[in-house]
Amino acid sequence: MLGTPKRDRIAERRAATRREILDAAWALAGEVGLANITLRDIAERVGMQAPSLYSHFDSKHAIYDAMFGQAWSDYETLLERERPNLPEHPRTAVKFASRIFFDRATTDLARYQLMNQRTIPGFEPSPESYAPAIRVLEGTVALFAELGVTDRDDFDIWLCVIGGLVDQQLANDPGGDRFSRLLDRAIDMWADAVGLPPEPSPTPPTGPTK
Amino acid sequence: MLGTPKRDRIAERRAATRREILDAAWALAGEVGLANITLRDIAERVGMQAPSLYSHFDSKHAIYDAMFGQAWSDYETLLERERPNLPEHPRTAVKFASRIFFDRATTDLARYQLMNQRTIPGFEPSPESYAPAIRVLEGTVALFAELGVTDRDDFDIWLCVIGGLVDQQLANDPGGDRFSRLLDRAIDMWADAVGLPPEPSPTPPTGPTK
DNA sequence: GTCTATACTGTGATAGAC
DNA sequence: GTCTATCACAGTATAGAC
Repeated sequence: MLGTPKRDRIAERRAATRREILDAAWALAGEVGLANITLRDIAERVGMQAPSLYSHFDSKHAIYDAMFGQAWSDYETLLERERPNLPEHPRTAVKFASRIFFDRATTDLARYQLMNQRTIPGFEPSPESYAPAIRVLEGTVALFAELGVTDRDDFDIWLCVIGGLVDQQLANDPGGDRFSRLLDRAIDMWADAVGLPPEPSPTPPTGPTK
Repeated sequence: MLGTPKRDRIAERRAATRREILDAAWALAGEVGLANITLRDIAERVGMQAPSLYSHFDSKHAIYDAMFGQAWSDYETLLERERPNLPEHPRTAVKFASRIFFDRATTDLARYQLMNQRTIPGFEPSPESYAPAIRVLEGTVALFAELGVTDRDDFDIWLCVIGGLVDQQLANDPGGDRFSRLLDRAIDMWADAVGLPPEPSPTPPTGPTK
């Protein structure tokens, strides 16, 4: 019980430096693009020489790996925080979850590229960093099951639809809403197919009956 | 009219060398990955020194650019050749076109990454190389209009669905069929939503009525 | 015009002194 | 832990032989 406090301070300092490095990497990625960050630039931003980074990370890919894990952990936290706001109606709930994913994905290109695309040439996340991604996935599968979507194929198709919309939005209309405004429509399309009941319409948009 | 033959031979030789370089680049990309090809490796394969490539291409990105244009041109040719085989029924025709795109995309990862993903850090296709891609897109829009899908939003959603399926297939089950087998189902889902009439069922898969 | 030889700059990574 | 020095390799620019 004596001496551990000192150990903790060292560990804390070390963890703080790691976070500093990661913050610098994220900031840099936002400015020059995820693939264009260099160890020298990261080091300069935290006031170190480039090789000193190797005291904290084994390689550049290890930095990407930590960023990957961090991004998915953050997303996991976001989902937990939003969970109480989940609408009761299954279809509305799916739209809610879809919108959270879509908006977060299209907000930060670098983050999305790291989390969901294979845009860094040799990078593959480690099992530890991949863990939160898997937890989010399985958690979403479980959520959908509660909402009445029990077929894994249906879930996979939902994933494809959302992913496709995000990709197109980022690739062909970054910062715009050309595909964002198609999200609800696409979800309705999917929800109809998998048999989710229609939403109660509090205020029909135009015309009482079509 | 005199002297032009010689000119042509020179141009032919030059075009042939360019093709040789591109072929080597494609072969290399298939082996080591699209992003990992090097000018030195390409040059070695065609029997040149690396800087000699600059007699034929302005930069490495220019090689990627030519490959991009070539890939989309080839796809355009493929579509023209398959056009006579297009089924008459609109829904079947959409499935046919979707299958062509999906299969071709998932056949060659490097080609798909270059054509449809932004996997090369600084690369952006030139207008000339982009032209065939646009022609294919507009041609498909026109085709869908003939099939009865006139709403551009509906077309965009179709694009997202197909793209999403391809991405997931390549990312999570390369070489497998986990998402390939969902293609028809996803298309039916979409076709139902946009009002395409159901296919005439020549042989119901299981059970006369459900 | 085409290719070779050489060299420059920037990259991730390593070795060893302090 | 952080530094300095250095390496191997990348893309690429230039000069000059043919």
